[in-house]
Amino acid sequence: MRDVARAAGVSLITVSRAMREPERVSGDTLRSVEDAMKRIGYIPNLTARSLVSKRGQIVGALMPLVDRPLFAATLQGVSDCLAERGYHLLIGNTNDSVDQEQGLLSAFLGRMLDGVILTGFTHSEASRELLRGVGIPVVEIWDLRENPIDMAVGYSNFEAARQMTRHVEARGRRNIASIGATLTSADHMQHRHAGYVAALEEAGLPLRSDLVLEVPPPMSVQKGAEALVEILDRDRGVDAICFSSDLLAIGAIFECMRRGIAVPGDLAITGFGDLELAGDPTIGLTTIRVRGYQIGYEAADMIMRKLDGGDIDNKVVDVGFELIGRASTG
Amino acid sequence: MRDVARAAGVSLITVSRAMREPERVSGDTLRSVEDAMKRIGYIPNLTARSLVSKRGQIVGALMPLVDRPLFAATLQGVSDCLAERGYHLLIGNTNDSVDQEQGLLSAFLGRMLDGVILTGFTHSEASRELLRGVGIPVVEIWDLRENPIDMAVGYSNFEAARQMTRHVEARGRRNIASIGATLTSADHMQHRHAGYVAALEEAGLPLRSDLVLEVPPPMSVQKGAEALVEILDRDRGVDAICFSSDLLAIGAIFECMRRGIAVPGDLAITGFGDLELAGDPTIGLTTIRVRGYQIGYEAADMIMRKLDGGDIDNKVVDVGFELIGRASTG
DNA sequence: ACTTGATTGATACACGAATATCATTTTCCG
DNA sequence: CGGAAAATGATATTCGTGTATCAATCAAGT
Repeated sequence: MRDVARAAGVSLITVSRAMREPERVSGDTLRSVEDAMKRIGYIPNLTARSLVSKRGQIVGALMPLVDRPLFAATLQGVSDCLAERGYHLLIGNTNDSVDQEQGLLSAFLGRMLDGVILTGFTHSEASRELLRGVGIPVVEIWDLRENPIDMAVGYSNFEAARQMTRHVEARGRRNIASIGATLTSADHMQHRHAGYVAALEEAGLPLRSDLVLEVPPPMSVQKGAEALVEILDRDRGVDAICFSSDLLAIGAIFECMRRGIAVPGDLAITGFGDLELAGDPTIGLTTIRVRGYQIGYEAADMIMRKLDGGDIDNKVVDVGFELIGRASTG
Repeated sequence: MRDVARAAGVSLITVSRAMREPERVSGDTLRSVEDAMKRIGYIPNLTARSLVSKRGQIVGALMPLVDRPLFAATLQGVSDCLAERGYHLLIGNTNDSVDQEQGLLSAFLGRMLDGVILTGFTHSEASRELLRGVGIPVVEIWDLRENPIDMAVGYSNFEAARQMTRHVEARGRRNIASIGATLTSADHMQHRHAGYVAALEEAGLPLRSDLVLEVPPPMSVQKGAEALVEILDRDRGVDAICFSSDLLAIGAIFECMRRGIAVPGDLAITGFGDLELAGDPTIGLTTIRVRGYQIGYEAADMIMRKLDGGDIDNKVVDVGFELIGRASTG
């Protein structure tokens, strides 16, 4: 800044004012200061600014990055929203570990974050306390719960699974299997499982543990094919399978083609995520569409609004999901 | 820090030493300081540290995020490598615009970045100068060129396209179409196109402009199906199509199934990227496998090594690619 | 000429931590 | 017990910017 002042032939304080309160300097000096900045290639030191303002102009996003195509869309949404406001995005990979999340979190907070986006609702108590303590906006995304740390954006995995199960049940299926990742560990997956269970109950169908199959991540078409074989081995009478991921479902559909199993004639198949591929006529997969981009954008926007002092009317935003019925369920 | 000192009953300078030169304080005081930190929940202010050290402990990555599944893997690689070293990752979305890239870059530099990862080789001259000026490690990734700003990691798009074209040519194809995104605009695509042209020439085949089709991004299976129809409309004698993306290729394969076109009997099809789906027996797509994760990890690692003062022997690292021959080319 | 207001400048301090210098206290060893 | 070494403390300065206070200059209006 001193160099800029020298180059523009003004005092240091004038340079500062030209940037922070341009209405207080005359048009001429403003121009000459801006000119000088360009000439000497001045880049304001955001670190020093942050130190004074206690605002980093940064939002941190913590997510398990790996093999979740929808997270890319979410990141894009976050990034787009922040870019509009000149905020920067710090990302951290939690690897689904609360410990790593906590470590990253405290390191991030040392950078004077203005807001945090967390994926999921599973956090260590220390993290929760930390976040409450610093008092910055926090948004938990993807899964939706009752008592967020601060705010939340997502959809109900419970409802999604429930409706999907009812969807196939309404088409006369009685032996409905559920295949997916870590149905009993990760919390959002537990929710989905609960939705499946609830739907069976509503329909008066028994919950059969032999029709529930867990697949270790990462998801893949190959595992879908294998899981199909496995579940049919257990009971050839299965007439519907709800997969927790489109990839698995597509793999299963391919396996059905190879084995001459008619879809949906012999077997109804559903996925989750609505990959673009799922809409292809050859696949025609009934699935749940989730708006990953919107979740990210909305989450970032809520942080921005809160930073502007606006009161957030809805601290929990349900962006919903869409059940896309296609050929695979008839 | 003052609070920690008070809580531990030591002086401020001792706290500082406990963190920066632990060997200079006795075991007892070290423990009591660490204890005090935990008790009062002290989080070191990285911003203030950066201001003194002129090191942000941050690496910035600039990439066009949208709809490029491989970039997620790259980000993961970068993130993993940085996490091992306690560095943080700042990401910026350039939207393929050099102007946006430049803006983000100078803002990032204001945070005292320790290194930058840029996607592609198309940058504004101002950006180049800026980066040379600050003298931090810079890695350009994905595409490989002769004169990087500093360092580069990637593979040769030229070679990939050339080998793929030769691959189908070697299987007796003579009317080889090339379908892809912005073949003539984005620089890495120009490279691929040049590889295709070179291969045709080597094989003594004519370059027919009616067999080169550009598809506007984003890529999708649907556009692949449409492009297939379009190219066959132009010439029913086409016996091979090289797509610039697996998604397009898969869409084309599906369209062939629907139209009763035998693959590879009537038509050989190739993709790019090796999505897991491409390996499914029903699809069996010949494609190019690129190691996105490795590119990211390697790029971050080069930055780390350079920051450690290590001399980088190879400033340009070719991680190569792999031509995966499958059923779609016989 | 005098008041008023706009513009600019000089100076000092703050943000939170790193570090250099010098001083003091404690510990250890022969 | 003396002296060296280790441990700890006090103080001041620095990083680059923001901001408060007070002073100085200048232009315009009456």
